Parts: sequence; C-alpha cells; structure tokens
Amino acid sequence: MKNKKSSNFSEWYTEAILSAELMEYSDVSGCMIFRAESIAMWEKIRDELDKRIRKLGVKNVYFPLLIPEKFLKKEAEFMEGFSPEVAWVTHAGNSRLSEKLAIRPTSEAIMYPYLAKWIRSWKDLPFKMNQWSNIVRWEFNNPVPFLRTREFLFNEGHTAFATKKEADEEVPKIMKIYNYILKDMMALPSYAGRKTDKEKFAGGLASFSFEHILPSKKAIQGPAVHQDGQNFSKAYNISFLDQNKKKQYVWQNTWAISTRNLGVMLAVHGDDRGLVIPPKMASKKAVIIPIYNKNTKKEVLKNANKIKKLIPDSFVDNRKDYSPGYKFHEWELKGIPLRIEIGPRDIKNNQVVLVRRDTLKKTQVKIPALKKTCKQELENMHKNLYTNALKFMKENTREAKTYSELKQILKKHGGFVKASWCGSQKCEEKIKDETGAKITNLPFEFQKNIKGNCIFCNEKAKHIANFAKSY
RNA sequence: GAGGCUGUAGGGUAGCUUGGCAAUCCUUCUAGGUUUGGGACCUAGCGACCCCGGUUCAAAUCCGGGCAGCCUCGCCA
Repeated sequence: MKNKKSSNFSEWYTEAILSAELMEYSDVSGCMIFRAESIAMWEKIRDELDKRIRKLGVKNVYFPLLIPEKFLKKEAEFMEGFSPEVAWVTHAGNSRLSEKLAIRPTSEAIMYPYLAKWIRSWKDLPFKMNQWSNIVRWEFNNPVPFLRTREFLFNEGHTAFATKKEADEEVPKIMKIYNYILKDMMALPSYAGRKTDKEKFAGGLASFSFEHILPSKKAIQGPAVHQDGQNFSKAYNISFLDQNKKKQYVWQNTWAISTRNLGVMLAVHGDDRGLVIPPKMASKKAVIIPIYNKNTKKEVLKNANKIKKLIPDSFVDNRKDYSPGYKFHEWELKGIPLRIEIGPRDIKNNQVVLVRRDTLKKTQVKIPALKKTCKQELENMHKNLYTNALKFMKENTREAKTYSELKQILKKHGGFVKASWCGSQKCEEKIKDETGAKITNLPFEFQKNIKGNCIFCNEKAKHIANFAKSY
C-alpha cells in the first residue's frame, strides 16, 4: 500500500480496492467491474436478505431493464427527482425508436403499471415482491468504486397493502432485517431514523434510513425503507375492491440496499495494510501459509492440508516462487480474516501460528484447539470491528446547543452533529445552504424527552436531528 | 452541472520549465535456475508517452479541443 488511510483516505480507498482485486475501472466512466470477490460478498448479502424476506412472504421477480418514457412520466415528482440522471436508449441498430426507452434508475415505473393489472381484489393483498437488479443513474460526480458508480446493484422490495396500518407495520420488520445485515454481517454501526420531508424519496410519504459515517467523517446513507403511501397507487391506478365493494388505492412500501454498502464496509474497517473483511462477509475466512524448504516441503504441505480440512472456509496458499512474507502482505491487503502459518518448527510442537487481520496479533495455537480457537477468534474479530467502528461513529457525533456551535463543529470536526430542530423545512434549508450540512435523518434513539428550542429559529424544538455533511 | 489539480508499460515513477526520446528506474508479468519463519536472488525477455487536431525540420515536452482520474460544491443509494 502506497497511501495511508489516515492521511489520504480517498486515494487509500481506491488503491486498496483496486489492488485487492475487488473492482476494476472500465472504459465507461462510472461503470465499474465488480470482480469475483466483491460479487461473492454481495451474494452473501443477497442470500441472507432473500432468506429473511421470504419468511415475510416476499417473492422474487424480474422486470425489464428498459422503461417506456410514458411509464416514467406518470408520477411527476418521482420523474422530476430522477430525470437528470436517467440514461436513454434511443436507437436499435441504425433505426431510431419511436419511443425512447429509459434504462431503469429504479423500477417503480416499469413495475406499477402491471401491479395495477394484477391487483384487483382485497384478496390479492398484501402483494410482496422483490427484485435483484442493476440500475443506472448517470451521475456527474466523480465515480468512486462501490460508493458512487453509475451502474450499481441493489435489491428493490416493492410491497402493497390494503391499509396504511399494514404498510406501517412492515417498516420495522424490514428495518430489522437490514440492521441484521449491517450490524451482524458487515460489522457496521449506523443511526437508524426517519428522513425529513425534504430528504425523503421523491414521490413518497416518508423514508427511513440507516446512516453511516466514513473515515473522512462524512455521512453516507445505507439501506432505506420508503413509505410511498398512495402517491404511486393513485398515479398508476393500483386499486382494488374492498370487502364492501368499494374502490381503494393500495398503500405501498419500497426498500433497498445497494452495493454502495460494500464500499462503506471496506472504507470503515480497512487499515494502512489494506482491506479488512468482516468474518461473516468473507467467503475465505482463513489462509494457511506453509513455510518450508526443500527437505521439509512434503511434510509441511501434508500438515497444511490437514489443517485445511479442519478449518471451514480455509485454503492453503501453496504457490511456489513466492516467499511467505510476500504471501503475508498479499492476504493482508485482501483482508482475509485469519492467517495460519505452519512450518517445521510448528509441526514439531503440534501447533500453528495464528494471526488475526484486525489486530495483527500472532498467537501460537496447539492444533487440537485450533478449530475452536479459529471460531472464537472470528467472533471476537467481528465484535472488535463493530466496537471500533461504533466508537468512531460516537466520537464523531457531537452535540450543538447553538447555531454557531453547529457551524463550528461542522467546520472543525465534521461528522454528525445532534441538534434540536423545530421541524420546519425553512430552517432545514437555511442551515443546509449556510453550512452545507443536511439532516441525514432523525435517529429513533435521539427522540426521547425533547426539550429546548430550534437551533436556528429558536421556536420550540420538535426533534433532535442529526446534521452532517454527506457523501 | 460549476471550479481547482493531474494524466508516461499491469502498478509506481524519471524526463516536461529550456522541443532533439531511439523514453529512466523500481515492481509486476513470461521462461529457466537457486530459494522459502515478514514483500528472496541470478540470467534472459515482454510491456507505456490518454485521444484528436495544431505549431515545428523535429512534440512525452509548446498550443487548442475532447476524454479520464483526484479534490471541493450541488444531487443521489
């Protein structure tokens, strides 16, 4: 690694991801190549989410990539929110298409006309579907691996209910699943909360999100659940006859987690030696590095292979012509959670040298205890990564009692700033204009016993908001 | 979409101010040999001036335009 995380985060991040072979730039700016190891991580998220949403009765579907322009225009606010970054297909071969087709920036517009067709009766509800898709949002900002790619992957859950109550009840269930993925798989802390009306999803009623902090002390949005209310159902005429034969519009939710979160995870946990993959996200959890010479080679390799069988998701790096030191560096860069070194000296003592990627601490472990120790160390590593990340987030969450304090903290430290807010969009906008910080969300955990006055207008405060400059 | 900085082999670089390149060094890669407890060594080899124009006898170097990367700002997941 040429760059240090602490002194040059952006370049460290790009260097680590490219050299760990997770991603490659393609010739189309912003459209990046997700290489095998990053897709393997994405698949872990996918599998876990699938497993959990299936239990809620959600079924996977697949809708077309291309959306007719007229579909997209049905919901005005939504269209307006996305139109600057929609990519269009205008030609087939040399002939111009009679209607241009949008490459989906998200799938509401292609899904909902058909939902309108499929949902007729109260018996058709609730209707719960999910799609794993690639979408294109043609941003004009600098693309950054995972964090900002023009094409990215996400899940998009789309559910429809007969009543607002049912739609409301789904929100915490989905939030809980996302929280599991963030906290228990990716070792990522976050502030979960409600978006303000200004920041919510275009065309929706309310949005709930998880907000993370990057090492650069900027906030970045994680997964989100949007309550669309009846905005889309009215625009796309998704209605049903209720038990009283009365026409009703459905209440809808959408929810998503994207490949951006992989970037957040890599950025948060990595160090000056490269990436650190949280154990539950690593498809290879341990690398076994044999150390031998001509005379001991056979013996060492034999023992290394035995250990491979002992430790789940481990592999032996038996490449010739690479010194052990070279291999150490390579796997540290790639972030494999555990390294097991085994050489003649270890074999003699019936032990190995175990090194954890996060602490880099070496311990000698007797082979009979190795399986258990590895399992334990992987758990400890997960806890340690989460604890450190949480500590960083908390250290970078400050409280502002006055507006000038807010400005000062943002300027001096960055990160999140807790401050009381009256709830008016006017104050929110003015603060954003003047400081560059927006309300990332209104964290659930901050909303108890609200006292005091709005930091900006001094009216009675309704919320404690998290302000931050965001990615 | 606006501004600033940058662009030389797979990666990292020297050269650019003052045009003379037939392009420096390290690393990776390929072949062979010797090695292997924290990026081993020897020998041989492959590999680049972002693109398009212009100025000039001559352009990596100067000029114009594009594209791409990095950093701010707006927007987003």
